Amino acid sequence: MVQYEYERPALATDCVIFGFDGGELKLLLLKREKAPFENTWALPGGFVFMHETTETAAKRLLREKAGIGNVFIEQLYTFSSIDRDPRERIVSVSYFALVNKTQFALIAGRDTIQAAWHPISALPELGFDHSEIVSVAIERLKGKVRYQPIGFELLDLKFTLSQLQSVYEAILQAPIDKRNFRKKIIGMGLLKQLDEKEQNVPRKAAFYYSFDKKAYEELTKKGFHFEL
Amino acid sequence: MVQYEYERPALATDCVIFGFDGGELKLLLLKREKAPFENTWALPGGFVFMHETTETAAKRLLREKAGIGNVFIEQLYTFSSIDRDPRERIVSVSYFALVNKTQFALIAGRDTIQAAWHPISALPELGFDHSEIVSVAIERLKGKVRYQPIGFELLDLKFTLSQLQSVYEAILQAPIDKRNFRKKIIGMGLLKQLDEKEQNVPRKAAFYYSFDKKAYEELTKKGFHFEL
DNA sequence: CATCAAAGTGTAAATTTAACACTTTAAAAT
DNA sequence: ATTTTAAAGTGTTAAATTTACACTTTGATG
Repeated sequence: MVQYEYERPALATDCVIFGFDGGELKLLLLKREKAPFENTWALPGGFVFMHETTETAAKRLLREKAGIGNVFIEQLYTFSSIDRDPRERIVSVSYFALVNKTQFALIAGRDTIQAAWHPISALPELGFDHSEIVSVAIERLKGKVRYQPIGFELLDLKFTLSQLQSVYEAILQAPIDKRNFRKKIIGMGLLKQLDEKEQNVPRKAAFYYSFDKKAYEELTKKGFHFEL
Repeated sequence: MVQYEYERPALATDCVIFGFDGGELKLLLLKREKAPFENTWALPGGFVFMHETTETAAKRLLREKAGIGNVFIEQLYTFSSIDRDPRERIVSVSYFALVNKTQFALIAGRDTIQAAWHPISALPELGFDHSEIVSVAIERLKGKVRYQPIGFELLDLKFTLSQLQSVYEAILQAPIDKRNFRKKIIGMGLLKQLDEKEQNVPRKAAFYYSFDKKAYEELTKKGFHFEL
């Protein structure tokens, strides 16, 4: 028990984790074990401890509740509507991340019945104000993906140009011309073509590429701005 | 006095208010009357009440402490480092705004010795982590100004093209070609040329323009994206 | 050996951007 | 009155970028 002179909202954090699969953007959701919104899907999240930053808390909660660790998250927005939680006043600092789905085995951890990826085109009803948080995240993602080289984060370390194109098409919700896309993305000099092709595909095998982080940092120093 | 089962950080908000004057970007700072950082410059801010959103609180505090009302603010970032406030743990949701300096008579309100505009090129030392908040705000502003028509907000309702150009030059920290700038900005169709010129200037008088918000909204509906 | 499915590739037209300098105007100074 | 001053206002051309567009290659499958 603690005492304060004035009332304080509780502080929480929620995470919008994007994955990609089968040409579609997906979202990591957890089915809640406890009230409120028991048995309802919601974003991974929870309360911030006193000795943690909100970012640390977000990472901890991802691990505890979904078995996901070692993710780069970025702050999204802070939601502070008075009634966003039915229990009491809770302010939530939200984060978002793009991850490579295949690297994680989802675990339904503390307080969660189930953890699963849901295509953003068919999300279930979400608890709290999480639908709003998701909308904000999708808008942010659409804006951001055009000005920062983050599409790669949804793919394996090595990927084909077609996979990359399909990531951008899924996020921007628009078809992209194959030749123009390749010309542009290769022309930037951010991709390394590997000496390796797809295996066992029933068609011409595509070369793998990887994101050349070092080259990107060099270019950025020289004033380069990624733009798709 | 209130009791909670677990400790909670206090919740505060801080505002980065940009103005423009004499070709320079300026920042609204308050000199603090009380500890901590007594007699030191800092951003307008304070604690969030239980019945307020963080945005409402930010607006209230701007009015109470600096006499500034009726401002459009936008959420910037939430700062949650453990030791950002020497008193206790305080998480701050920061906001920023572009305002027309000339519309406000600054008032040193509650807890403030003085309110003043400081050129961003020569800021005094700031209390708390406010220098960091300001850096984040300047970066955000630089990014945002190129993709959203917000430069106008720093000027009077009617302004000359040269004034507008000088706003952009101040924010982007780079000279802009006069003819190219005019061609581009006029070509967008967001400006209305008024039937009015400057008065009493010791040179050829420039036409006034105003931002045509309706036209902007129409264009936006049709998929137009502002880009400088 | 034919079929299938996606990989990979080039060009030309249209648009946009970048670079660049002189004339006009109105007030102020002489 | 005339000259001076300071910024307003204005077009063109070359270069770069963007857009539109279709066929050949390849490797596995049947």
